[in-house]
Amino acid sequence: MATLSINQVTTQTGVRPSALRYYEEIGLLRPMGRVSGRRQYDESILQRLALIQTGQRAGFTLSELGVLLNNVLDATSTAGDWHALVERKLKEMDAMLVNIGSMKRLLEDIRDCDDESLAECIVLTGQRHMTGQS
Amino acid sequence: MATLSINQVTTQTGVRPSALRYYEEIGLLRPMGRVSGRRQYDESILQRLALIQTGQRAGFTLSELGVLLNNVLDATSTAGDWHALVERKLKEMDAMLVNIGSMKRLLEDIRDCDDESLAECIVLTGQRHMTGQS
DNA sequence: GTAGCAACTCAAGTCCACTTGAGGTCAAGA
DNA sequence: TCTTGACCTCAAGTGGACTTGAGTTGCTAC
Repeated sequence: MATLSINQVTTQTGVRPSALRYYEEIGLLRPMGRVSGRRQYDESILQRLALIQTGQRAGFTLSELGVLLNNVLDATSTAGDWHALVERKLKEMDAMLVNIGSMKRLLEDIRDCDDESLAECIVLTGQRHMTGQS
Repeated sequence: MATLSINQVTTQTGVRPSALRYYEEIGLLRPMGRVSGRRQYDESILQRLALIQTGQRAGFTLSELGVLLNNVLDATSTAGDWHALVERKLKEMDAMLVNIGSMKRLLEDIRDCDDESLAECIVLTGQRHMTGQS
């Protein structure tokens, strides 16, 4: 199984070295081997980082991802409120879906205004959204 | 048309006075009337704040919302790249929808693990997600 | 052996979105 | 009149997620 340098991880994931060191510092990534002082990463880091990136874009904080990665996915510990976290985040995500839906509809309507009639168009679409009509 | 005190706005929207003053400071809310030094809000503030809240939960920064609120919804100015912003945010939101979908599926699978067989269950569901299978 | 380069540590800085705290003002009620 | 309460300003602090910069170490090549 190939091992990766910090720079190889960066080029394959887009996550900068400073971020990788920071993740390690806050315990999101567990300390891994060193060769003459330099970090060596296992290929499994790539999946971990993919999950971190997906999670962040889905509204998870790093500490929430830490609970999932360290308590759940690694099963290093059955302790902790990860059940509660999972339930809470599922609700939060459903709320986000609703909000994203609203904003998408608003922006799609606004996008279709042309610059000439911008003012009136905006008054119309804006009012429509502000008053909760479809 | 009724005017609202800062405290009334807070109770009706949940947005704290400190946040309202901050929004004003950064130009997200335009300066409004004062009565003996105290801010007086028009009822339309409620819709504006609703949009801000929805926007924030949909991943908009306050400065992005400022562009929409001040350049678009108020039509005070046709200047600025709000077209570009709208296109960019629509793409970002679609990406968020995908990410939220992935995380939801992961958490729903994890939730259904029971504590006894946690370790194995997680290995299975975790692997499934890590390797991109459904 | 020394120059170069990639990586290292540690402290400090940055951006965002606010909150907190100290001290000040003003109309209304006891 | 005097106190209370709601508001005010302004500066500084907070938490999250990193980045930046200075100074150091340790192979590798010449």
